[in-house]
Amino acid sequence: MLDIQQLKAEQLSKAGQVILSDDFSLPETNFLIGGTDVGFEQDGEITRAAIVVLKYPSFEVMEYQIARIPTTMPYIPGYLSFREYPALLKAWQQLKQKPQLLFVDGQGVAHPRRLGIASHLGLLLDIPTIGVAKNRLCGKHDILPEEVGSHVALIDKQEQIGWVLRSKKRCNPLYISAGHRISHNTALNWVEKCLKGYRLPEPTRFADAFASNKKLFQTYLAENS
DNA sequence: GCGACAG
DNA sequence: ATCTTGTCGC
Repeated sequence: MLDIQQLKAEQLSKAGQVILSDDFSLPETNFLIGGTDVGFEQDGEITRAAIVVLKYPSFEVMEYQIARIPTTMPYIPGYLSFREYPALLKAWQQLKQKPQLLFVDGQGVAHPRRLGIASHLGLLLDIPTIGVAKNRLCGKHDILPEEVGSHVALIDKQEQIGWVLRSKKRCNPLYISAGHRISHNTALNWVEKCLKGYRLPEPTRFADAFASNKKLFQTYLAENS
C-alpha cells in the first residue's frame, strides 16, 4: 500500500540535502543540456519518460532516450516525483552522453516541502537540475507584467522558492525554480538563455515533443533517418 | 471546515 | 497526464 507519511518523511529528509548554490562550472560553449518529460500510455498503466540531450548553444539534438515501465503510483499533488522518477532514472541509464545540466518538467524547490521532482531527481543523479513547470504548485507572487522577459519572485513562507517568468507574449507564465546544485538566479539565467521564441525553453520543448510524438519530433525523424 | 493542488 | 479540429486573436 501507499504510505504518504513515509513519503513525506523521505521528502523532508532529502530536502535537507538539496544544494541551492552553484557548485558547478560549465564551458562557455559546446556542453550538453538535457530536457525531460514524462507521459503515460495505456490508460496510465505505462509510464513513459523521455530525455533529450542538446548541445549548447546550437541546441542541436545529440541524443534522446525514451524509457517505459509499469506505473506504480497514482498522481498525488506534492508527491509527483515518486510516480515519475523511476522511468526517468531508466531513461538516464540508457543515455550514452550524460548532460551536465538538466531541465526537469515540474517544480524544483517550489514545493511545500522543498522537494519537487527536479530537486529529487537532481539528488538521485547528483547533477545540477532546474525545475521548469507550466503551473504553480505553491507560493504567491506579485502580478506579472505582460512584457516578455518579465519575472517576479515566487514566495512561500517568507522565502523565495523560485520565479514566475513571462517567457512568451500572451502566454501563461512558467514557474522556474532551482532543482539541485544551482541557485534561483542561475536557474532563471539558464532558462532565459535557452528560450528561442517559444513558451518552453529548448530542452523542455524538445523533450515534450519527443515524449509525445509531436510535429517537432516527426520533423527531427524526417531529417535524421 | 474550505479551497488549492507540478504531471 | 490524456481524449482531440477547428478556430479566434494577435
